[in-house]
Amino acid sequence: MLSTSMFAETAALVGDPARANMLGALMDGRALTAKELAQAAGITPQTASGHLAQLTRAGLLAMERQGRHRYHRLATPGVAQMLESIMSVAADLGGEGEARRRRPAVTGPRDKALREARTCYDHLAGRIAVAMAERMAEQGQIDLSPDGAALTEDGVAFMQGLGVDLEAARARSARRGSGRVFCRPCLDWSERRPHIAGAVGAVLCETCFAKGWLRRMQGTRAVAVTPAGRMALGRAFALRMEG
Amino acid sequence: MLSTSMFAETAALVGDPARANMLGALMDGRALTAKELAQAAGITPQTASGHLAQLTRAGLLAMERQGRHRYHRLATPGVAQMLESIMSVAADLGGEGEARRRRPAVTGPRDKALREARTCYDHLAGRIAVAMAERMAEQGQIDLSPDGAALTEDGVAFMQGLGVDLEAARARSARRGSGRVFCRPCLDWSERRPHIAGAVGAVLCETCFAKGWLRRMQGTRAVAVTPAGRMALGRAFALRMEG
DNA sequence: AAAACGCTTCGGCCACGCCCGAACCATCGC
DNA sequence: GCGATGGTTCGGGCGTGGCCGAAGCGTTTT
Repeated sequence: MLSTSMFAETAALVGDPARANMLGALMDGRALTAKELAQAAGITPQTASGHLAQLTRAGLLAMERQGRHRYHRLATPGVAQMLESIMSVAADLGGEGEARRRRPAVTGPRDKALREARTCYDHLAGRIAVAMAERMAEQGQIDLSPDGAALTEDGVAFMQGLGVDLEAARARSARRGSGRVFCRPCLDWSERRPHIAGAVGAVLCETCFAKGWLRRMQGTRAVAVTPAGRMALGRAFALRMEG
Repeated sequence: MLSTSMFAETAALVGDPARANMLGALMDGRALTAKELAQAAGITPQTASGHLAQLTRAGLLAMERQGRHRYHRLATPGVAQMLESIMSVAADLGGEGEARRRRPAVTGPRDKALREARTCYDHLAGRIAVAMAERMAEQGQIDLSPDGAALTEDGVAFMQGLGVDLEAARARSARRGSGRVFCRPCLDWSERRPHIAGAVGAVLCETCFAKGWLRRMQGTRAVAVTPAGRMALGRAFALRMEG
């Protein structure tokens, strides 16, 4: 019977030390690359690749391609809860104090400016872009589900209030059948959380440049926030700006 | 670091098919013998013994000796919850419908009378004894924790109202320093749930015989409920009697 | 006392699965 | 186009751990 076999199999997947370490590293909800997970588990990338394939095939992890990177994250909140309960029991049993430091695993480039704000293809990324997306999600203006994001009514109004030409975005996404969706989430390689991409992301980005809120820093994809942007974006998105 | 190792180890313990089956068989809270668990897992008793030793040493299971039997049960509610969450995830993943029939695993002697009511050493056992204990627990008259039960104030009054001589019990438990506790839970081999043992259990049993509520059936340890007992016990413990 | 039963320990067999080296695609930067 | 980097696939080595037969211990039963 599948029942018992899937039960044992699921636990066995978590039971391997290497996989357990990888899952633990993902427990904060971020998405990590195979290499980073390999490092977290103390194994070589090719071994990690095998483990990740198993975990993904079993449905414990979800994977999203992004350029030459592949970001892995826990597939569902239920998985996180299961890991949580296992950790809880494990803590009770053997090792007294546990659960504490889940080291954030040094990640991404050290370039401060890049981490703060940059372009990602045609849209914005970095801490500020992620903060903008999360703020909109909190306000119920956007739905950031992993496959396919969508503006709500409030979100449309908010964007228009900012001066973003959503009609242009709509037209752009309608132009070609393939390759251009209206609004989608994009995984940030420094923050490991989604920001806004797709036609909406592109137009939002253009608006920020057009209004003089952001300015490209030459020779890099980093982006600087202008004094005007500090005011406008800070107010609209309740952003905390970099010193 | 212990943190991660205990985490993986705990999951690995659940991850073995044989152990997973045994744990699953214990998920309803009953306590089973090694042989029954071996049968449930489809392995030989000696193999099961090894697994049970691991699970017990790790603290996932608790074991209580009783004569030549050893009853194994989940150590804590937390363990049950962990298994629950794993089953939940496993159900979501592979096998569509799961969780259903957890077959009660044919167990114990088939003798109907014995299962209904009998003596266990010097106290009562069987469905009726378990029902009595559980009723008292529900009413807050007794605490049935696995190691060491205790009557509450309400329980003392209730027992005395039944005509049970608790002073005699107290004296008996005081007589010898070792071997005779005032009140303790005893695992029932047919119901697999605790009933009342210790001096209190013994005196309660004697009272039932003295009052003519119960009668020993000759040549066996089975016990019959008399018409008088049907009335008295039925009312006091809200018992549903056997046809 | 002897036999039956429950359970455990010991010893050896066997295989599953983890791991890495090497080679092979895909994507990005120049 | 080229190298560099991230990632996967393939092959074989190797150890850990499950499994059972046989023997031993403790308890219960007759």
